Amino acid sequence: MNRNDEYSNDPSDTSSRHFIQQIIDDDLKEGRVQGEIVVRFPPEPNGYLHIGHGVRPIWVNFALAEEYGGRCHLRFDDTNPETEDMAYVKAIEEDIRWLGYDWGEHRYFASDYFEKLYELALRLIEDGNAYVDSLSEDEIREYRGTVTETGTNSPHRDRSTDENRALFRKMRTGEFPDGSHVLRAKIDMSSPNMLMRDPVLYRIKHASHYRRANDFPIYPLYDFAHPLSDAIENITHSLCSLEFEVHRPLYDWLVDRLFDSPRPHQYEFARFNLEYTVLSKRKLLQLVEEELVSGWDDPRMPTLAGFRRRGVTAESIRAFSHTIGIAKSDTRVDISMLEYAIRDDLNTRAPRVMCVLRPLKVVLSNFPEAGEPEWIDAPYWPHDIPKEGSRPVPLTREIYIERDDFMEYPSKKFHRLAPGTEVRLRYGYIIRCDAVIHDEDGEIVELSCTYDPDTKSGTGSSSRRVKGTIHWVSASEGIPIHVRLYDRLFTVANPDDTEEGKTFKDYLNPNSLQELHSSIVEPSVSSAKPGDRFQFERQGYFYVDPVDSTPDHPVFNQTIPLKDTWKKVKEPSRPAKSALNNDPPAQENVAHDPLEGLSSEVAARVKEMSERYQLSMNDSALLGADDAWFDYFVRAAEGGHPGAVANWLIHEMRPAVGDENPAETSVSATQVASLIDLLVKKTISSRIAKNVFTEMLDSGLDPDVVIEKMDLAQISDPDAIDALVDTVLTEHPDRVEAYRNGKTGLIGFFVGQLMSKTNGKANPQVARESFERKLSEDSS
RNA sequence: UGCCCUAUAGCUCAAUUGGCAGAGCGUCUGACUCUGGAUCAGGAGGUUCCAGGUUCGACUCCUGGUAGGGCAACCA
Repeated sequence: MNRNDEYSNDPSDTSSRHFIQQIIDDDLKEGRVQGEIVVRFPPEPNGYLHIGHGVRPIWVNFALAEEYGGRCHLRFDDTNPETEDMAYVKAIEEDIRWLGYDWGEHRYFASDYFEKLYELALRLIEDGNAYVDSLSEDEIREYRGTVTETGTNSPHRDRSTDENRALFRKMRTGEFPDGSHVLRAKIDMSSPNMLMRDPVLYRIKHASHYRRANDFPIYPLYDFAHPLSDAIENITHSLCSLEFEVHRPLYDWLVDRLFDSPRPHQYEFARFNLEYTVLSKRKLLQLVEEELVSGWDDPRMPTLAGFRRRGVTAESIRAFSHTIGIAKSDTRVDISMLEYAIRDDLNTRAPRVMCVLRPLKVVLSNFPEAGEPEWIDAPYWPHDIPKEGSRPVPLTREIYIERDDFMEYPSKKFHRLAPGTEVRLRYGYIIRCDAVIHDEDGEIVELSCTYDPDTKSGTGSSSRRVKGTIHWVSASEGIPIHVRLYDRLFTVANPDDTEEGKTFKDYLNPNSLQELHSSIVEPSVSSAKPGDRFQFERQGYFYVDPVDSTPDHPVFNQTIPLKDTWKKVKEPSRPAKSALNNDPPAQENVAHDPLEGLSSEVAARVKEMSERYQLSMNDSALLGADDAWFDYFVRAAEGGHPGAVANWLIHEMRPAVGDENPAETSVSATQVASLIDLLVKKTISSRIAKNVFTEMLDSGLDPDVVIEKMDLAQISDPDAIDALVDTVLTEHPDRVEAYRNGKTGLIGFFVGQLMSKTNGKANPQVARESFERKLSEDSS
């Protein structure tokens, strides 16, 4: 189970706890979760897992289960008979296993819960929380209203429990045709959240389900089946992507009504988009069905199966998941992030061999005419990879080199072969190009070179330096192979963003697959088996295709090319962003009228309040627009200091009490007045005042009682502060020096240290002044 | 035009909950080289979306705005 230690979430690594980990840590600490952490990965078996939809949730859930010693269920969310298939179940399972994760015994199907879900729906009906609606699909849509207009109750909303029960039972026994009735939750047709406007829970569908055949003529919808399946399985944390955020109230509504606590809770994180590809099952399915790719496992596909077929390792996919992490903001991931993870893993995994992709013949004119090749012992691994092993590589009079490694009219920065220049043959000798042979069309067909027998690699006499080293393969001993080079599937970074009248398919890259039939590889590779990986030196990583490769016809898929800095010299990188001058236009900040939208009556009250209490119009509007807050303020202000009272109510009390009526909290207006009085008199600091206030909300005690009880009186005595300041300074000599070297931002650190030393009781203003004084005087 | 979410280095994410704005990738420079790879060392890169406010102190709290995303399937 612990195959991926390095990429699981190490709980001791406090530096990077993502927000889900923090939630779980909290739940554990507060005892909200008893026993194991149980999470789940809930794919719908209607397509293959891809890097966007599959990888992140799989990694998040399984790694979380591992980290907390809990478990992760694999549950197929198969509640739509029309698109689902057992073949997809198998493929998804294979992909998850390949990634290195294991669900153990815990494989479930939502379709196994159909009986249970039906019972739960009946309970909802008994409790008056659901009803059978007989409106048509279009009518339901109409009655629902729009995002700006509230909905209307269905005429069937008030059917009796008996009637609802009877109708629902008949739906179950198949007595109604498709679409004639649905079961809806009875929530609120005027909710600002469209999902809460009496969502449909069950629909009638006389369709055959891939696992339940014709057992059920009714099927639950996601919004009903998912939360309840979670609850049935005792899931503790149900993680899903951001678009389900608006479903959470419904999730809670259902689970609250049908299950006791502890119950599952839903949390959402963002999906991500990869550049130059599409990550939607619908679009991927289209590519497969229209044969624009060779299948779900086409190496150009962003599916797990595609990556696997291309030669990408599971480890690199997991490493990639780890580096992109998890957050709540929508992101477009730079493809170089994935590529780095792939190369980084393959670097230590793939032995080096030489292969010439596009051959150019070279004759070494001073090499012996006939006889045995010279066999050179070449290591499989570079010096910085701690692995042993080598193979013999034959050098003969005729060899092939890469066409790209020769330039008849080289540019200055080109340091490979050109007429009259020298280059080293990797593991071999230095050669010089003496002549270029063209055919009648002017195409270069052959190079005549001489080699220097004294320059053999590794002999010590080869101290002569040449600018470049190139790979090569013996013409007579090399073996021909079929190579497939892959490029991005789309020509634009975001194919989902289409112009008028075009579809994502119009942006397909016609050159995303390049087949090379004349490549030639060194003979040691003849024993390669399907699934083997190699680095073709200076080219990239290659994978023996597990499907199409045979001993007679070896096929190599390019997993990923090596990083190529020469390419950048040839094609200068795109201009820096600043050069494009696309700074966002300066924002205009239109002055906002705080009285806007208020009735003239209230506006007058706000204006009067602003004048009487000397408050800004903004602050007045904030408090004066609401009757409860207005009254509360007026009473609290009777103790004097209306400005401070207003600040306190706006910045501290309102956020703390939320929608609650302030008069109904356990803190009275007079108590606020006396707290503000203490604050103004500097008996307590504002920091302490916040603590006191929290305690007051909790206990309803008077502020001075709280202060006495908790011993919170402020320390303002300059001598006492100075002493504390000295202690802090001597405890952090390094920071003192950094401060004096100009890092004045550290003042916050010093004050913070002192504040925590005194549990917040020191007067921060006095402390800050003392720090500033001491830090500047000592340095002079 | 309603409700909800998001905004920190070129990219992906952190910042001990109000107290030093950091990491990885990318980029640049140098070293080492028999891979224009890898590795190692170093550098640059910031108006924390904007404008106000609260605070001794704001990426963090408050108000308003801007930009991006989600929500009106009997899909998931």
